[in-house]
Amino acid sequence: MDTFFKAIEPYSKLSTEGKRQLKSILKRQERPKGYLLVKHDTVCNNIFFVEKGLTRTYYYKNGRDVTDWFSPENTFACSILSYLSRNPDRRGIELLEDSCLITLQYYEIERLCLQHHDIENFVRQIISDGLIRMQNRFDSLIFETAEQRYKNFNSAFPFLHQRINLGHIASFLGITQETLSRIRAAK
Amino acid sequence: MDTFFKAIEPYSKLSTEGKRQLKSILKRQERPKGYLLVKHDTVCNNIFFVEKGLTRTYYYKNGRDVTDWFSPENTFACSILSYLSRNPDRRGIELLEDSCLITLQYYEIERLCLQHHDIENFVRQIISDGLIRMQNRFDSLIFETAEQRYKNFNSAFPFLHQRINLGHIASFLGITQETLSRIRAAK
DNA sequence: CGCCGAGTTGAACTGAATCAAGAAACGTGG
DNA sequence: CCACGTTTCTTGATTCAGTTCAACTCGGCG
Repeated sequence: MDTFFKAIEPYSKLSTEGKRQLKSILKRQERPKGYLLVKHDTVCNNIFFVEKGLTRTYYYKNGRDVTDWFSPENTFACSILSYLSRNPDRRGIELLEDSCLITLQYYEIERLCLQHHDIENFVRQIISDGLIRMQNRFDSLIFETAEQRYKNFNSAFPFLHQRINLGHIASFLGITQETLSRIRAAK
Repeated sequence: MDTFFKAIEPYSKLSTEGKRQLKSILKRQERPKGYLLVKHDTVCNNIFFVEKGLTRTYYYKNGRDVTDWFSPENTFACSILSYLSRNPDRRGIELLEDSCLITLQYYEIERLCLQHHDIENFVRQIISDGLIRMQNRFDSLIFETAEQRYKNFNSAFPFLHQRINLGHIASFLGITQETLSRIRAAK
């Protein structure tokens, strides 16, 4: 649990009571590689903090498996559109490695938000941060070439490319595996 | 002001006191067509509610003017990345028509959030909604063709295309003006 | 030793951008 | 109300980045 509380520290200074309350709703689970955390086209009721391991968020586009996001240790995984809108989303989440996860459940979080102003603030900060990331990601899609995005990906997550196969990275970048292979070869 | 409070009603039921507090920080302004609401590469300190008129959020990409978003009556305009992150962003906002705007100032909003739990909750809902929109927009960029996006744009904002010239709409859709002209001609 | 998944390389194809005119719409002043 | 210039929109020809399809290489591993 410590890694979790350390990871969220930057967002908001929770009171001791707030921390205690938050801690009380956390659940931890260990799951093997290949485990399906969230099934596509269902409502995502949890935010997952990855304590150890690696998740892949993906969807199907024209019958093909496309990667939407990777979440390695110390980051969050969630089908955020579904989580917030309470509607099913096409995104599913699977484990690329044996992983250890901490789960935050939607209704528990909402309950705590109503009861504790400092938790409401904390969650607002998390959502704001999510919006900032989303906008940055949108911008990277618009302003950067696939090559730049590949570099950014490598500097944001050094060594991660060694744990993920090329096809998944390519679809995450929005290009074909062949094109990524050529980008790599070109330098 | 009434249109504003009507527009925000779906987000959260503010208390009478919350409404009063919120009302106290609102500012209204009328500005002519062409007026620059937010200068590019500066920090955006306000969220604007468009009571009347039309704004265009834009940026420069490889020396070209590209439209990021339009905000007609009863919607919000903001350089949200800058507003939330407190950093300058490339986006500027201008008026495409004479407009009447209601301004929500960052520091005032933050102050009210700290003081009133129900306003904090309201703002969280607004941000959550923004994240949902952002994700949907991201998805439309990935899953839809320019033609579908043009149709969606027209059904989301009927008649708006009559108030905006083709080049602005095309760059908003992520294609050239020539291509949009051909899409139109094809049906 | 041969199979299998992952990655690379090659050649043809394609959708959209670019470049370049031309047509239509608009508005301002005479 | 018309003439003229400017802006906006359309149409055509060419080019190019990236996809598609297909074959090939490489490194495990039963």
